[in-house]
Amino acid sequence: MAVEKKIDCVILGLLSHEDLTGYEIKKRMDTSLKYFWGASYGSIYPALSDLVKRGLAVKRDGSENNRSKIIYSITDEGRSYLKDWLKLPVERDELRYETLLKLFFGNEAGTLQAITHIDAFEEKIENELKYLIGAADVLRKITSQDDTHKYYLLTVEFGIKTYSAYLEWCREAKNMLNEEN
Amino acid sequence: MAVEKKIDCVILGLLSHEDLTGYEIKKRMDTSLKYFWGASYGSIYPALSDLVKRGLAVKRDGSENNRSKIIYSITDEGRSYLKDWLKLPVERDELRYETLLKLFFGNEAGTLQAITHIDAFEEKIENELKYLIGAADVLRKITSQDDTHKYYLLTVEFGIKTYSAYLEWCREAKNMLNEEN
DNA sequence: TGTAGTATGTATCATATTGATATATTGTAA
DNA sequence: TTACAATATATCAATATGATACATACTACA
Repeated sequence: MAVEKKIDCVILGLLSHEDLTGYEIKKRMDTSLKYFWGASYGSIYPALSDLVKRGLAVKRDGSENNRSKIIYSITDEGRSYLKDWLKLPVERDELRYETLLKLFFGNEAGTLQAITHIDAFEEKIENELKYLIGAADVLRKITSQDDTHKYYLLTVEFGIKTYSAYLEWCREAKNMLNEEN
Repeated sequence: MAVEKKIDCVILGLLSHEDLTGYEIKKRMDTSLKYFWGASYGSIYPALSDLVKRGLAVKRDGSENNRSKIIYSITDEGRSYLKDWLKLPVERDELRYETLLKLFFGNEAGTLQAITHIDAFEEKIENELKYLIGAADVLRKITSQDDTHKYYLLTVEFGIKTYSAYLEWCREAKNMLNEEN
């Protein structure tokens, strides 16, 4: 049955690692989770209020000076809710590759445009791959002593593998397109 | 400033290849576009009505016997709208890997559960990879004579590359998790 | 010292989309 | 003949996005 809202589960997962503000949660999505998950403020803040209402998280004031700040923590109920969700089989992995979409309709646009899109994609991926390789190095060192970040490392390695495959594809795809007259 | 709805662009793209019913459009999403895009009836049917209203597509009755059927075609305006969108740089490639998400929070759930999720992922990917390899064979034969499906082949090859990378990662990830005591 | 730009932080809202479901017919396999 | 899968259109509550508003703090640099 489940019907657990994904946004609730992601937030609880992040809170299971550490206490966070809404802003920090968004930052985690844009960095650590970037290459396999995302969410916007418009879903994060309402979800946080809702989690508190349901007793799955608690908030406390963490304001400093004049900067207002609300820090959220996971509760025991929240932890147990998260564990239940983690047990459930994965419902759906879903992708939205605008680059591939534009390429799929490439007949309409022509070879030059296709190559432009591939070039942009390649550049973006190259940059992110650099970042991921750096992150993996750090995480591997940490993990050899203390395996708290083991799963984080696994997801980073997923990113490295797939991004490397993307780059291979970029080169082959451009070769194929250039071969033509 | 753009703000083109993605669903409009996907539908126009599909209609640029061939005339289709709403149901067939959904089928294309679930097969050819499966590994890089998706959409639901709830967005397809309203979008089709809207495209007709804006003159980007036209509909005609294609009912057979008692089975009602509405066939949509792209107009010249639709084709030009599509071309404009294809010219624009890609805004966002986005993924939603529930498998990775569950793995990221693996500390909470433990090694066995992580391996279960990876196994399920691996099996799903293996099946889809088989399908993609078959599709690529067919498309390569066709493309050697007539390159209408060249771009389709490119996206299938993207799928093959990335799915192969996923499978490599599955094996390595399980090795790493099993190495432990 | 001012001031411009970036980072931190909370919050809302119109619009877009999902996911599930309702309805109905046709084709197929037991 | 009866049940199930496929074809086909359509709606809608629940969700999520993407953009924006607002305010403070830090940092750089002229």
